[in-house]
Amino acid sequence: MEAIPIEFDSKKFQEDLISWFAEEKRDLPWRRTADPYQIWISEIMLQQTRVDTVIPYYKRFVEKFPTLNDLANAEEEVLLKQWEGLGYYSRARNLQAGVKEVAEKYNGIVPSTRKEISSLKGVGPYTAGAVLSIAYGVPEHAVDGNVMRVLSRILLVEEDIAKPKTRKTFEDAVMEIISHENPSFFNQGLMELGALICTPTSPKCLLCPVREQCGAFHEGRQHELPVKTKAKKSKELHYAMLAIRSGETVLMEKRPESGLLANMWQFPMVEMGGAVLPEGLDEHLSENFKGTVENTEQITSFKHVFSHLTWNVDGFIAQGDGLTVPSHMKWVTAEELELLPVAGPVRKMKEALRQRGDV
DNA sequence: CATCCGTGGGC
DNA sequence: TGCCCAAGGAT
Repeated sequence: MEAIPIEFDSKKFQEDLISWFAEEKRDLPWRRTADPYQIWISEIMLQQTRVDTVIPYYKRFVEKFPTLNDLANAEEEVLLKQWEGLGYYSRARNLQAGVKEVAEKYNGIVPSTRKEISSLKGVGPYTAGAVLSIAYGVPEHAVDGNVMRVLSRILLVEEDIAKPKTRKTFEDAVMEIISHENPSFFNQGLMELGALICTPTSPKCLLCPVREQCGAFHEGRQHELPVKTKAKKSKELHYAMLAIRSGETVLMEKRPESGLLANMWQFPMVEMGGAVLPEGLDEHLSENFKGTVENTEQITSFKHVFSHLTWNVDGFIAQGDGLTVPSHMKWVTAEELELLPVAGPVRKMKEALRQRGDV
């Protein structure tokens, strides 16, 4: 299989792409550092996440954990609090695990070979190539969604980019055409092109620095590529979420250490069979919490959409004096609540409480 | 390989 | 409004 057209001029492509990137690249915070550790952080945060979303998180994060050792020694709860709102929270825990391994096994120096850096937690094929090329100038592929979209158009690749197997086609292609003089600008140029010019819906081909060598542009097929199959629809779940209060404190529980929103905190939740509120909620809760939950009052109702499922949440306040609670729960003051890392649905509940003046 | 794992913005 | 999307990785 030959992905690269025989007449493709790699040298000219490299020059056009790199010159354009040098001229037009955005001034982003992680482009102002040469520290492999900080570049690594940016690449993790940018996974499946928009640049505009990442910028403030990245700035706060490197200010809080300026060096690799600062992050290696951080409390997980502090780390997750910094990550709150970014999503895909396992990224944060995997990043710290990887950083700890670099601190212990590599004397604090981020390794510069694909084999070694790929062995770190949370570092896959893309991130490995990105850090290697950007931080160390190593000519390695860094194939993300942008690169697959851009190259599928330029090289007229018709394979389904939703299939894992397809990535290798593009990795091979990049290794054939990558600049060995400036692999950093080459890889970043491909991604920047995908972000600014060769966009999914309305590519700005007349502004493209490499349209002369683009197969899709020549054939007027830029809107047909890439080929990408659709994901299946998500499932729906219904929960009652409870702000159970006693005195000046509210009851919180820590989620399991694996799975959805692992190790994040939440108001205790009860799964409901259907969309209808169950009768006798207080009694059900009182059994659940080994004590009396009373004066339950609904204060909000909302939907929270995750990538693969949807929560329909009814939010309640209740009184829970004298409850005996399991070890993964604890009573916290309003001040302590603000230090706990919580995800989207809990933030919506907190907002509902705030509007009532309850927290 | 298919599924799991968040969030907010754009159309 | 519903769907797609964004610098993916682990299992």
